Parts: sequence; C-alpha cells; structure tokens
Amino acid sequence: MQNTEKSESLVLSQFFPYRFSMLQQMISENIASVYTGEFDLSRHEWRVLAILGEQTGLSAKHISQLTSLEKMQISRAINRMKSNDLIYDAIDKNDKRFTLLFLTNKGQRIYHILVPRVLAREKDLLKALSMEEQQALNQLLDKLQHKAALLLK
Amino acid sequence: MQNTEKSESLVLSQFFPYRFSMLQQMISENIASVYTGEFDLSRHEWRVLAILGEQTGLSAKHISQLTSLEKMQISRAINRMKSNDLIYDAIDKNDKRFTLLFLTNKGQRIYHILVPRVLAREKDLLKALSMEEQQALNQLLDKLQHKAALLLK
DNA sequence: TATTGTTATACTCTATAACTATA
DNA sequence: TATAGTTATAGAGTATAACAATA
Repeated sequence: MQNTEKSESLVLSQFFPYRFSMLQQMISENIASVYTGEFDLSRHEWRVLAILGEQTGLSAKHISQLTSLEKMQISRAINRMKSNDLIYDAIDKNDKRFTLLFLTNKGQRIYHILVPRVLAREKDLLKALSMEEQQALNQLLDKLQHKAALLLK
Repeated sequence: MQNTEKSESLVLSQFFPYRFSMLQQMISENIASVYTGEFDLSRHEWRVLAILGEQTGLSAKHISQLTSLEKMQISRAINRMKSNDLIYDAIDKNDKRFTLLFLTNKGQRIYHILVPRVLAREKDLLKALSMEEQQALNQLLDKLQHKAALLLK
C-alpha cells in the first residue's frame, strides 16, 4: 500500500486542469488585448460581433446557441453595441418574438479590422507547433472535448 | 489573391483560442463542482488549500508566485479560510513583514478528502486519451505555454 | 401554457490604489 | 525607500428570477 500515496498526491503545477487553465488564461489575454484596446469591446461583445460577422440576421437565441453565452449576457452586450452603433435589429416578421440582429456599417468595418488581427495572434501562437503537431493537437482536444461533455451530463 | 479571403476569414467555432476556451470552461466546471459542492470553497480558496496541502508554512507572497493569484485575492481567500478554521498563520520571526500560513487539522482533513476526488475527475477526463496521447498532449501544451509566455511579454 | 427577450436584484470578482507595518 | 499584506472603492461580470410580448 506504499504507492497509494503517490497515486493520490496532488502537485498543482502538474495537475492537468490547472495547467490547462493557466494556458487558457494566457491565450485569452493575448487575444483580448486586440479587441479591448482600440475598440473597447467586452469579451461578450466581441463574441457577438464575431458571430454576426460570420452570419448576419441571427436572433439572440440563435447567438446564444452558437456562442454558449446566456440570453441575458447577450441582451446586455447587444444593448451596449446598439448604443455604440455597432448593430441594429429588426423584428422577425414570421414570429414577432424574435429580434434579428445585424451589423451596421460601423460594426462591419470594425469586424474587418479585428479579424485579421486576431487571426494573426492565433497564427503567432500556433507557430510554436508544426502543421502535424497542430493537427495532432486538434484531434486530442476534440477527444477531450467529447469526453468532458459526457462527464458534465 | 483569391485565397486571401480564406486565410483572413474567421469561423469562430474553429478559432483555436475560442475552442480552447470552451474546453477549459467545461474542464474547470467539472473540477469546481468537487470543491464548491460539499465544502463551499471558491476557486481561489481551493488553490490556496491545494498549495498549502502540498507545502505548508508559505507566505502570501510565495503562494502568489505559485498560483498566479494576486496578493489581494489571496488576502481575501485567506481571510475567509481563517474564519472557517481551515488555516492559521504565524508571523515570520526572521522578517516580520511575512505571515506564514498553515493548514489547521480541519483544513488538512478537507484537503485529504478533496485531493482523491479531483484526481479522480482528472483521471476520468484523461481516459479519453491513451498514455501515449497524454504524453503527446502534455508536450504540445508545453510548447504552446512557452510560446504564449513569449507573446505576452 | 410555452417561448423570446428585457429588467431587477443581489452577489461575486476584479483592478487600482491608498494604507499599515516592517525592513 | 522598498516590500508584505490589508483595506476601500468602484466597476465588471454572474445568477436567479420576475416580467412583457408574442405564440
């Protein structure tokens, strides 16, 4: 029974969830500095912008599903983005409960400025890995994601 | 120049920092449910507990370096943990500016209850990968961590 | 009755900096 | 002057649930 101690001891710096969290924090800081700096967007606002740049005319509900933000967080983000003239909305004719959201010209302009910058940051980071390693990493993260989803059920 | 569009378009769901953040959130939720549930610890408190369980008699400053928490966050965490009788402190005889922190018996008991549980969660998660894959993942994350640290400078 | 989205509220977290005590 | 740690304060983010409008 001597080795139960080893298998049950915790070394925080080697604990996978801790290491993952540290790395995530560094990555997200690096990306956030792109959209907080010049355009003063919050993380939520950036996500809404990113998703509307990709596909316009979505409802808050739809955005929620695509970004895993809560409807309330989206409501707040949208409010601020509307007063900053980044998005406008229109009620869905087919179901008046839905409000469809669109980027304004200003919103689109900012989107097209930010996208190359965040992609450049992503690229810089991934330069640490060869193409093969990047593929391997993606596959490993997919597996973990799948497992994590199962464990949270 | 046709492919500049491809290289500069952002698909949020495939954007590495976004995917990483989603996975991190799932993992951390899974771990947090262990220490928030029965013992009502905050994330910061859990980190302080984890590090003091590993190595006792540290100063707040030292804990800060080991956990990348701010001294203020640690001060708050410690305060609550003291009133909950999880830790006690003693002034460093050699330099009275330092306060050394120790787990109480109760703190140690909780530590030894929580550690096997969080390690079991870690294990469950990593079961998604073979031993070889786990090693590969660790190496890839190390490389990314190193690069991310450089980029943040 | 159920759903979309807003609002109220209370709570937690965070960031900055002023403050104390020791060195 | 510099460092360890605490406290004050204001701002940001979060969670719960009540609410209005529509279906």
